[in-house]
Amino acid sequence: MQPAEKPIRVRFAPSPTGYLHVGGARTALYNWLFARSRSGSFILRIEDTDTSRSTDEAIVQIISSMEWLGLGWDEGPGRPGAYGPYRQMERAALYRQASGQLLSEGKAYRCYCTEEELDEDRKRARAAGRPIVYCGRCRELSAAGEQAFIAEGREAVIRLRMPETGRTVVRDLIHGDVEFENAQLGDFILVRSNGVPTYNFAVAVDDAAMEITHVVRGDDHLANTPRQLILLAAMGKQAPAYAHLPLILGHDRSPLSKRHGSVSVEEFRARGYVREALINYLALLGWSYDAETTLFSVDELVEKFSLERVGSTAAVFDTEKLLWMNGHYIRVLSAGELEARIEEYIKGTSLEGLPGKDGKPGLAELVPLVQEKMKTLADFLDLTDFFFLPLEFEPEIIEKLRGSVQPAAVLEKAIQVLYELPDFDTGTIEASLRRAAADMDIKVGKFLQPLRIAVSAKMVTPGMFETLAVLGREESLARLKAALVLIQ
RNA sequence: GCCCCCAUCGUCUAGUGGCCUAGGACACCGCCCUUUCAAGGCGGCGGCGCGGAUUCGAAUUCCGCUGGGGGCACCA
Repeated sequence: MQPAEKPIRVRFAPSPTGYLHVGGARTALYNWLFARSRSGSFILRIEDTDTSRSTDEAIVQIISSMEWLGLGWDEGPGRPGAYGPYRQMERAALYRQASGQLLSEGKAYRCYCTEEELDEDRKRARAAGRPIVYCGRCRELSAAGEQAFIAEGREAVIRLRMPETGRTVVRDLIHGDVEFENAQLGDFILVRSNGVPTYNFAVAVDDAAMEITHVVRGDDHLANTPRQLILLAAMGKQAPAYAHLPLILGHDRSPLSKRHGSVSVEEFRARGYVREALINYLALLGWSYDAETTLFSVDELVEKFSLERVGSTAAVFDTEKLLWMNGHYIRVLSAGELEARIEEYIKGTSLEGLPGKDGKPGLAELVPLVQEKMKTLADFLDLTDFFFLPLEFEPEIIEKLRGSVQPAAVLEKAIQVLYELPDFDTGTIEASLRRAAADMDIKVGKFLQPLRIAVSAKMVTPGMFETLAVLGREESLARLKAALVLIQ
């Protein structure tokens, strides 16, 4: 038997420069799923070494989106662990110690090149068709030379001394072995002149220090990986396993961005998407279980997810499919749960606080009428606002009303019939209205349409019989009479 | 410019040399159901980027091309 394997530790490491993007959410989800399915730990690490773009608001946003999605972390902000702190800017001592060691061992060196010099180098390299990497001018600086630069007032960055020959292979769980020419990599910067570590350095130090076993991240980092591998080796650390996920694209196959519409988790939430749909959809964007299954609960995902079945092709984000899936999850929510989601959702909208107030119908009455028609929580507003808000008849809708089959006669008939009903429940209403339509020799659909418009000022509503019942006799009759006046 | 990744219906994908007459899902179209709209049921349309090679046999392997994407920052 093999010795017991080290417990799995994965991390999601966003840089707090904006909202949580669906691409980031998918990366977080895959990490989370992997950790959960292998009883490992999921760590949230904030990579805020870009001090000019990182903000606290972004951290709050990212955390809120992750919590909403249900992607809880075992260690990270608000959940202290043995490997903290979990914000890179709070780990400065660690990086300083690591760079100091590299420097003293001669594995890294100070570079005093100016931006102009570097720009010049790059231009020349490009013109000559050579790879654009640091030329190594400061590699073997003498102590005297260094003093001269310092006297000039130049500030130094710290660069890693990279091998000039050989190849480095990244053993990627998704892409297989990917080889890189070391000479193409260049002596990259570990520490900026202001003392703040760069991404590649901080990542390598932290992945090692936090004992990360698997790095699951976006494809855009694949080309960085050989640098991190060499750096890790220089520090005498063991490298984690890597899995690079293909990117998510927009409809035009360019990387998904704001101009493709909603891209942040927060926006989808605001537009009435439910977490179940977003999770399921994102899980399937790049991963599949078999040839048949499309619907997965979170528990099923945890049970069935594996990195082996993650594909290597970039995927186009399809809002239509997400919308369908959202409708599906809204339909399968229990009525009580959907009420809770709607209650939460309508806060801040025109319907806030209205259901159940002043004799108005409550969510419990309304949900059964609209559940199967809703594709997003936002649809609830369109579907039910006429129960609460004053009717506004657009000129076109009045025309529709006038243009329906014998509108005045139908309205009068309905008023009379509904007025005389012994009970005002759905069944009784349906029976009487169907009889009335038959009496007038009008098809039920045609008969109901003027009532629908009269009562809602809309062409599309929940079922008419249920709607009238929920509205109540008094309100229904008042609206029918008002409509009668309107068309005369 | 140099390095790397990717390539099956419009989209997400199944497929690892014969089970493929290429399967499923969304979208689309038609029919059914029907009280409007949805939902649901049934059916349909639709794809292996191109060219070579290997093989008795290739969506599946190899090479080239083309196309898309990423990296080459004191961004992550």
